[in-house]
Amino acid sequence: MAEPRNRCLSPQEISRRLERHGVQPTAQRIAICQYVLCEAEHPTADDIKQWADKNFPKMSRATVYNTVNTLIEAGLLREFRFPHDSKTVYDDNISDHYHFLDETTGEIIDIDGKDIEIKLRNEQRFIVKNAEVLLRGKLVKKKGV
Amino acid sequence: MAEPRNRCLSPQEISRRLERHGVQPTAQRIAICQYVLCEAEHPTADDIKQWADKNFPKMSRATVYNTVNTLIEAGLLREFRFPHDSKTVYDDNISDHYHFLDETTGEIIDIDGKDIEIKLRNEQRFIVKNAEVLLRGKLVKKKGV
DNA sequence: CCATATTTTTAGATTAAATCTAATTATAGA
DNA sequence: TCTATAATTAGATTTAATCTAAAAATATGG
Repeated sequence: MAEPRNRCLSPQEISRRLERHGVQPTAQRIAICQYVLCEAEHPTADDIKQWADKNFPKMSRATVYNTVNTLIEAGLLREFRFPHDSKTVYDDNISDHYHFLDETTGEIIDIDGKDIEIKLRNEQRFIVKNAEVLLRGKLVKKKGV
Repeated sequence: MAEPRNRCLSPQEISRRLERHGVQPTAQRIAICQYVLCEAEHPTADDIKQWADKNFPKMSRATVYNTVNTLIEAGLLREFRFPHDSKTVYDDNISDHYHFLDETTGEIIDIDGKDIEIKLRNEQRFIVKNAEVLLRGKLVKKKGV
């Protein structure tokens, strides 16, 4: 539904990418990357576990958490927690960006950092290092092609 | 440390305020309001419980949650969950506003809705109903008086 | 290739925040 | 006062995530 990023990596490509980031490319990690870097859109740990249960011989819940945290440390993944849900979601979009929540479907869509401008008025007290933004509303259906 | 809002309400004033919002003014609720509406700044449920343990004969943890949720339903309180912490915080500022997190102290400061302008570019897909913003950074020390 | 050190994975226990349950207590209204 | 309704309570439960320590896999050095 959303536009693909670096989607569609072969296990070999994933493996090299992990190595370049100093992460041992184990079978479990490659499988999880297949999902979080290629297939999924803002998955939760539970989403990953369910995917693994279908697509991997046997994987512990702890491995899911170990792996996403390793990927985060390696700079391959980011985690977000939003006010409307208690589950952490993982995002392979590691560039500066914000989020839009479609309130009818619950879908979260990335918004490029360049596409949002935040202006702070009447405030000399703050040195702002970064901003986290969640816009909420409805998604407009595109017409035609 | 932060500037007071409607701080300093007597038990009678709190009681009337609860009644006006269709909430039975019980001893527990009045006590909790004393704290969340008058004394505290973005308290967590745990903060409320700890305060109650010092200032109220005996209060169950369930009552803390029951009460804040009742106050939220009644429109007297809002809840916020931020990405940097897993605890829900409660805020008696029910007007449109955003937040600033002082990363050195962990303090959260309200920013009036009018003081932030959010501009969305290159995006025709979204009908934005509301925005949640958390700015992070450092608080500048005010000089002199 | 082998021996061994290091790293990863695992099942199950644990933690932490919040909610639920069902019994007790308080309150409101006739 | 009597009775219905609402609120409070202790403790159990749920949920997301982490921790533990044993087992399995992998890397390294000769």
